[in-house]
Amino acid sequence: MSWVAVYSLVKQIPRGRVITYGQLGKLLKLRGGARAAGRAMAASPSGQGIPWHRVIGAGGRILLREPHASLQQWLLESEGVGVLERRVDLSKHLWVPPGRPAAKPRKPRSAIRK
DNA sequence: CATCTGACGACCG
DNA sequence: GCGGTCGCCAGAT
Repeated sequence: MSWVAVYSLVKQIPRGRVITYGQLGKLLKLRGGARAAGRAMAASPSGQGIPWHRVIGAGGRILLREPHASLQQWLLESEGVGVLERRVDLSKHLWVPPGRPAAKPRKPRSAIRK
């Protein structure tokens, strides 16, 4: 599986908006669903303008571990996305590709994961 | 070839 | 809100 499509879509996310792994998996019809999206991002090449910090977990949760989580949070806040308790408000910042049915956000269990 | 390991997420009690 | 299970699957060991 090639992750190019994933990176290409992520690059289209405008400033101040985010997308979830689940959405990426579904929109691109990746075989492993959200997990596949996660793998793609984990292998994402750096220094190529890919706004990886705009990809978060279901419910708007930041799933990365330190120190990356802090960096991601900082990057998001620096572009106007409020992050509270490792979580962003999807109803305000969720990005849906043009011409696609809006996804309905689910409630996350909690903000901070182990 | 057999296992393990995740930048996941939906469900269940 | 919390903890646990299960489906998924590409690489690494």
